[in-house]
Amino acid sequence: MNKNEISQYLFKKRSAVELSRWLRTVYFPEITTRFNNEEFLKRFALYQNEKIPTNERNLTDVRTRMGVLIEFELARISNDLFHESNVHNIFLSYVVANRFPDLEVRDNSGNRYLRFEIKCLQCKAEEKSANFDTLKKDIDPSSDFVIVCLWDWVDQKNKNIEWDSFPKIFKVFIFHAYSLASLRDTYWLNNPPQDLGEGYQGFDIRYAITCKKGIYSKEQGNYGKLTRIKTKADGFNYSPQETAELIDTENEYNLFKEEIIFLGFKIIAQEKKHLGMNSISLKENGNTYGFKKNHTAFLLSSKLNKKIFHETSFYITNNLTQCIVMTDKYKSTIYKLKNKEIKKIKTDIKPKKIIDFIDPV
DNA sequence: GGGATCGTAAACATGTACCC
DNA sequence: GGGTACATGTTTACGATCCC
Repeated sequence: MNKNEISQYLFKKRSAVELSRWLRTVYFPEITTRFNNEEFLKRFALYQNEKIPTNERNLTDVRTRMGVLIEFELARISNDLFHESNVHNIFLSYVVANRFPDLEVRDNSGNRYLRFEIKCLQCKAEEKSANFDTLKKDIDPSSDFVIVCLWDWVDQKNKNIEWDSFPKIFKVFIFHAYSLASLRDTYWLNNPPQDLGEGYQGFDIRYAITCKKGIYSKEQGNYGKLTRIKTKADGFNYSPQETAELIDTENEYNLFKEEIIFLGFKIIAQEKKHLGMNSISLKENGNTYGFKKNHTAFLLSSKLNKKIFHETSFYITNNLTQCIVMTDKYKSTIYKLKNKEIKKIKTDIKPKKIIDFIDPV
């Protein structure tokens, strides 16, 4: 990344699609690499058996706080990078009011160029529902991008810094904000609740408005939840205009949704208390649908073509005695093979409670 | 899919003690 | 009673889930 390149892109002298691709393949990968460096990570890491909350309520708070800190550090790294590249008339500024977006590229005169809304999601969170609810009227198609960072804690020792675990950014996804909002609104407007009554679902000047039995109310905070923007197979009655930015964003969205659900599943399966890091991938046609170690397997239901966990042949072929099958929100069902019969041991339980019902690996 | 929750960070509103 | 300085209570908004 050189001075010329940074100026060209950050001063938005390129099309939205070019910008999207550059942010995705050049700019954010560089920032992420720098973030995932021990000198940075040591400021976030957990040391000397420190514990963070495990109960749902406070776990969420930690995630919220991590989101703010990661956002701040990404901006800081970015500003360092500009300096290194000898770019002094451009910087990322923090938007301190609670409004869209989070970060804005400015020059020393205060002129505004690219704008970033940063969303940080912990992969193994049971429901990834950070929401992007900025209305289209507040989004500038030429400059606004939604940046989604997937992160999680990694239990891995380091020879220089004696931490127990550190937060790693696994992947960053870049969305053209206006296109993401178009996809969101098309899906939402085409899927109103069943009990609208005589009313409609739509927007007022500030919010999404929904309706129940003819009574209007401000939408409850589900609008724009990132993993509910759309499902891959959705056909729209009224499609958004298929611009190059929209197609780019839709592709990125499908990748994002698949990746974060799978990464969260992988992290849970490979936790120390479950299979551990050195488990074996279970694949079909090069597509990983689960992990196994010794006689235990973890399977991601949405990756399976058929319900192999009901078939004794699957257990015999893979030398398994138990399978933990997870939904996209990681609700789990445990099956065990006993006397050539498959029995459902426990169903619909949270990942952290699984351990009580599975045999030691 | 719809709804509820809670930490954080305020802004705004009301209550109370005290001094003059 | 009026003014003032705190103290306490209420409401609002955001963000990120979690629950049913």
